[in-house]
Amino acid sequence: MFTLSEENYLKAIFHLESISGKGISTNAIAKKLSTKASSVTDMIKKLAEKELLIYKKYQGVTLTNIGKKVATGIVRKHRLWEVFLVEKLNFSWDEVHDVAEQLEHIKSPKLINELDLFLGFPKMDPHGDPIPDKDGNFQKIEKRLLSSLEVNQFGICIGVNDSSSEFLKYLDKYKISLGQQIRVLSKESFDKSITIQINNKEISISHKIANNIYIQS
Amino acid sequence: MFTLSEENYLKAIFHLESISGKGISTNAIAKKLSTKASSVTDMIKKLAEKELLIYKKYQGVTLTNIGKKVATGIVRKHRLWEVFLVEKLNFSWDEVHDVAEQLEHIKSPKLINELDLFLGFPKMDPHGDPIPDKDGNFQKIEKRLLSSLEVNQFGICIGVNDSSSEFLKYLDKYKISLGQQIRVLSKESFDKSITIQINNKEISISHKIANNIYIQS
DNA sequence: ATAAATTTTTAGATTAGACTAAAAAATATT
DNA sequence: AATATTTTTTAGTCTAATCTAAAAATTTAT
Repeated sequence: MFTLSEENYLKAIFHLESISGKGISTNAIAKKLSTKASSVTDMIKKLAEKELLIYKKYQGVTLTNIGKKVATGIVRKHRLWEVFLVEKLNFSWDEVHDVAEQLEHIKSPKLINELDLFLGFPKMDPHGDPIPDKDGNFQKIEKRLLSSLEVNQFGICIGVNDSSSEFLKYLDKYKISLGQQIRVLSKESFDKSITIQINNKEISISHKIANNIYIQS
Repeated sequence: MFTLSEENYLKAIFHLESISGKGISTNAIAKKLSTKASSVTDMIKKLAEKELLIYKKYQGVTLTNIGKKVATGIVRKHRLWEVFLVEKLNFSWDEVHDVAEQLEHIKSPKLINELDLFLGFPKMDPHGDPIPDKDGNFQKIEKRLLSSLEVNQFGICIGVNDSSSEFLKYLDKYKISLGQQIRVLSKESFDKSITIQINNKEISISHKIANNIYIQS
């Protein structure tokens, strides 16, 4: 099995890979984990020896299939726990992350598969991110940023990019949640802010906000 | 907050205190945690500095009120998670311990209080041990060992002393579980084995078994 | 009360993971 | 192509938690 630290590195690299596609740089990992590049070098050497990733000096890393498997396992656990916290324990979507971050490291295959069953095999977590199944497979959902919609187009809110507590509280305040229909009423070229219709109300949101909401159109 | 290791020491000392009453020796802690006496000395020095226990060289340790508070907090978490595993996730009572041992270290007051609510504020875990409430209070249940019952006396099975997987599987095999009525039919002085009536059946159990079952009479 | 046995502590080493500072390699700029 | 900048690695240090071996204190036994 793997240490807490190893698991966190694998998860971070997995997330970075899913965005960039290419090999992941030492610096990118250090930034993601709020640590130093030299610490990252140490750890990726260790993970490379365990054949969880491919590493060549100065060339960044790529997860092996085993590494990916381990990483998706952790993501699966994280997201299932998030569903549990929101649906059964009255957590709001901005409160779940820190706790799920701890729970994702609990080691027990039975635990996680029973939890999955108990929750009714959910396909998505509270932020709209897909939950890998027992074998690590999950559907890639077709999603675009709200900021890419044109005036008068519609979309359904299906997820968020930034899931910081701050941002999620903003969404709660303006009653924006998953599954809602959003229509773009106008776009301001000066500051890229947009006016949207949601819940039969009109609200104006900044570009930064629109850039953190995923929609399906 | 406390490290995993610190928490495990506090819990171990708490358990040892609840049995012996007196100050707990370095060796006893080492044995309980399967570690070396020298490691224990290091750790209890550290815990003494943090004022979680009283330590004087060569004289064993006693938890302070703060130390007890922390320890009961961990016990509370352990036992609530055990209830969750058995009642919601189809674990049997011999499977819960290792997983609860991990879950008890998750840090989130909201998590544990919501879990308590979700489970309906249970008073006992699956082995009959009491669950401390939010403030660390729990009722001491009046209990005796099955081996102390006289011939023809009755008792209700309310807990187990040894909760090893092996022992619990034995109980399952002979359909002995919490809440059942047990009557002592005869006692064999030679090997101290006893014959009991349970579920309208007669079975003979060894002294070792009878010494690990708690009953209320 | 002294010796023997046991328990506890100290001293020093080890490991995982992180850090700083400096060296080395790669990339960007002129 | 040479220089400057950035990125990555190396070398050495630090801390928490462990260990072994030996010394010190306590307890038990004679």
